[in-house]
Amino acid sequence: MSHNIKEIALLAGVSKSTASRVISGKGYASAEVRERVLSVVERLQYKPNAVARAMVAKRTHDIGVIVFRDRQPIVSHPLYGKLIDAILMAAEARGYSVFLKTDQEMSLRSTDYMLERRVDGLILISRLRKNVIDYVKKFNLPYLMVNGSTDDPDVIHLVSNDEEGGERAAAYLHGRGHRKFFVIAGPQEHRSHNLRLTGFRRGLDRFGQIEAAEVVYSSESDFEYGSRLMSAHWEAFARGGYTALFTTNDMLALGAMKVLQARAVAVPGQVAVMGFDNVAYAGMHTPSLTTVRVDTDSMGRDAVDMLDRLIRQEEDLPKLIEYASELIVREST
Amino acid sequence: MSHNIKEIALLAGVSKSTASRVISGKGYASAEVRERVLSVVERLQYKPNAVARAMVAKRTHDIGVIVFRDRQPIVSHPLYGKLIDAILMAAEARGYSVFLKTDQEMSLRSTDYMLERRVDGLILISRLRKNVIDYVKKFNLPYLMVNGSTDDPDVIHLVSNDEEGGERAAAYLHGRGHRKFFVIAGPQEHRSHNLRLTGFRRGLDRFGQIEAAEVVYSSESDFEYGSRLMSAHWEAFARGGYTALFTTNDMLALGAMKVLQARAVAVPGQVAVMGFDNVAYAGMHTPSLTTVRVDTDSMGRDAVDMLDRLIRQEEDLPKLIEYASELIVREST
DNA sequence: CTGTGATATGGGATCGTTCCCATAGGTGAC
DNA sequence: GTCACCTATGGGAACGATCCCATATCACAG
Repeated sequence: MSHNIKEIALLAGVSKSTASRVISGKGYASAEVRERVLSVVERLQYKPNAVARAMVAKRTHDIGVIVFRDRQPIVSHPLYGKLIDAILMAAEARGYSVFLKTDQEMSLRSTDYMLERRVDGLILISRLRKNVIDYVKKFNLPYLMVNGSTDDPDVIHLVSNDEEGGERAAAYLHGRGHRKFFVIAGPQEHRSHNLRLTGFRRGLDRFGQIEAAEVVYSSESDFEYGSRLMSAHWEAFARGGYTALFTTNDMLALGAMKVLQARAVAVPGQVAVMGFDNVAYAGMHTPSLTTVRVDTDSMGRDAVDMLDRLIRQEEDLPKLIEYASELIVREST
Repeated sequence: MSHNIKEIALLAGVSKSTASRVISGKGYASAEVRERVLSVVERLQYKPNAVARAMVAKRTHDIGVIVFRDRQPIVSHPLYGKLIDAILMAAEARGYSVFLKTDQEMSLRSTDYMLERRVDGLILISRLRKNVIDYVKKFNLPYLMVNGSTDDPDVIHLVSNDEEGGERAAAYLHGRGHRKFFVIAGPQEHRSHNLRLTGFRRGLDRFGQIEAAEVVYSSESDFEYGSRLMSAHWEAFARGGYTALFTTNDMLALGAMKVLQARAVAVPGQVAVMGFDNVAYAGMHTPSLTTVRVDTDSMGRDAVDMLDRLIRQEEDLPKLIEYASELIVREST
């Protein structure tokens, strides 16, 4: 079926040591021998077996990416999809391949899987309980967290500055003259949603407007629930004289807007709407959505970069990288 | 660092053959020995080395997925992202892991990569030239194509019935009373875009309306180009009295709609808009987009299923699987 | 003419598994 | 009592590479 280095060596009339030296490009080999070996390689279309290489090198050049949420389509997730893309491209650039798994935070199945595959390192994405980290720590495996929450000071983690972003959103809307805010907040056990709300409130507080926000909570943070919550609280919303709607992510905003448009509420005419994340679709919607950008490109790139340095045993890596939030003003406000 | 089976065997007081038999679960082992081995496994948190296993089994349980387009974010692609998700979930269910690469159709880099990794099989997605297939054929590696085009009868391929879908779109719009159609068509070297347009025309022809469609062509098929083409042909569009816009995919439709809405053209009031693919955003847009569904879930599932059967050397597999198109009527028409 | 160091090559151990084969005890049939 | 067969275990080759070490030739210095 597939050739091996012994065959190549035989046909080139050299030992497999010599063939190996030519093919891997390290060690001595005379020009004549080199040429002979390479011509056999070319003729037989020999592809060195990466599995065997990984075996002896004790290095797979693979990294594992685990996204902790219920096992679901993950690539299509509007935010994590962007992040995964960034990780994929950065990994490719550094010579790593990626194993992608989704897992529930209580399960350690995918972690075990990554350990068996002997990945060189692990990127853990999204909320996860302490049990996962404790588990990973037991194995001598480089890892870091992206967009998760932990109070463990040992853990390297990369996060967006959600609190600052929430505050910035409040300041912006207040600056546009809004004084009554309706807020749809995603699950509060989720670090991002929690901090965005906290930040938003703190922003209002700064203007003495802490009373001005009415908050409703959603157990999920997708389009569907955005619509559902807006519908459920429609009466209160319509009576309350709110001029601005803030949600803790874009998909909630988009879902809520769908309801507003169905009820003929003009956006931004009657109500300004603002989300968070800057998912791709936010800019395509009509009206396009004002939001706070999460820099998934940098997060993905840096995650791979940091992990690579961790794998190469570099010292003195920062424990925490935080990404500044950036306001993206569009048509919806 | 990480334990191996020899250590386990030593601590359990058995040979590594016996340890192997217990751990892999095949072959004889007395209850007493089994328990002793497993308790050591548990205590040391031993994880069998999948690399070594793959080495001896000559089976990696990996499949390679190559998407042929310019190296770009691929996961975020509205259609391919869905397809990849489906593949990922089906692969997981069948015990395969996935290596994901994007590549240009002329390059064979990622194919070589997959060969070196000794993947068990290959899924090739999107348009690709004959050189890729000829290359893959040379190696004794199971493979199939999804959503690509080929006249090679040997190649197993899974495609959506784009021509039928285009025809169905025409019939539907004609049935709604439309008689003047503006069409934005994506790149015609792309099988899907080409067949959708062909089908649409044939549909109109069936009603003697072949003259009723004005077609403009786009070199790209994303939101950006949808907007760009609509703007560029605005004069012609506004003067032409078109009552329906058909595009060969959803993103083009969404982009074009953005321009229509900016110019205060009521959708569907003045102009009905129809796309193709049924991407996630299509249902979220206001107005939500009427479209033709491409069943990426089934395609992804079947692709992995077929590849698995190919890998297991099953005989008499169908060479072609075609997915019926389904009209999804929403607000935009 | 001996010593040193660079160039060039091959032999064989090694990585961590699986699996074939040898061995051996126990049991039941004839 | 011998044969067959099942259960149970261990020894060692094999998978396909890398790499350490030994060996050999050659050039050049002293």
